[in-house]
Amino acid sequence: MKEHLFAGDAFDPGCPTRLVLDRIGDKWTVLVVLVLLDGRRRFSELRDTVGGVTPKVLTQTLRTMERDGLLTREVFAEVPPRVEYELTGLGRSLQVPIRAVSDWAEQHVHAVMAARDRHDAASGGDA
Amino acid sequence: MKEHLFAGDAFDPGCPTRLVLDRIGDKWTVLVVLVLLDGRRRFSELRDTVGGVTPKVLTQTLRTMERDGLLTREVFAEVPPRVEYELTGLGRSLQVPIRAVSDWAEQHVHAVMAARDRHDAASGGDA
DNA sequence: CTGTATCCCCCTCGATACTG
DNA sequence: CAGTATCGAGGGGGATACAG
Repeated sequence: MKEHLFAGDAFDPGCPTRLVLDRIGDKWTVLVVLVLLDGRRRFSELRDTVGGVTPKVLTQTLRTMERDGLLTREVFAEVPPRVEYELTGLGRSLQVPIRAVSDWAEQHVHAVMAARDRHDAASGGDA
Repeated sequence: MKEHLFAGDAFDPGCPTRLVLDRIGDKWTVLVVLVLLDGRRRFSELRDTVGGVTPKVLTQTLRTMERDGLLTREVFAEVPPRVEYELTGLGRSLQVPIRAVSDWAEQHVHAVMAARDRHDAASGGDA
């Protein structure tokens, strides 16, 4: 078995792969993982490093990731509030599929771009 | 270099990885790849196998994939129209990152689910 | 500093129906 | 059979402002 990957699986709504796809496919989640791979970070550091993310969305992303056991959230009861986020082992393991995707990207984006140009030239060019 | 994966890359909008993420993260695209991995298929076969996809969306997906050089579209000028789709080498190579994602899913979904239950129990349970 | 609340906009998906 | 046209609903994302 496993000849067809997980085909029969992915067709079911709510299948495991779909769930992961939703995470991996989420821009902010990936970015957060990437940042946190370097070590524990505070909320504002995350917000600053990622760039272009609003507090609402960042919080949303962080909360979901926490719920999924991808990271831990530690609150320090200090006068200037401080909250630090850190990847769990599970979260760190995400770098494997992420790397696979990025590797594919690095290797084939040129081909994709070329195909796209070719297609655009043929379709939009002779219109 | 490459110590931090592609971090510096992914933060740029329009970076290669983002592009791939958009494809990999797309439910229908993944499903189409999975089906086509078994060989060339007609439009209706795709529509039937994938299930739950409307013609509009299927066409959209197929067009995008064709534009990106992931598959080829062959039209047969017959009385009952026939169109067949087939993955290109590039499209087939997508199975690598897809498999990486699915592997991660298979291995860790239990952990994710457990974390989710734990979290839900703690948050929603004692409310 | 860390988050939350609101509003808004866009964009994708889906359902339906129709044409080549 | 293959695909397009139209319409509508929905969710997510972003900007802003405010609270603990």
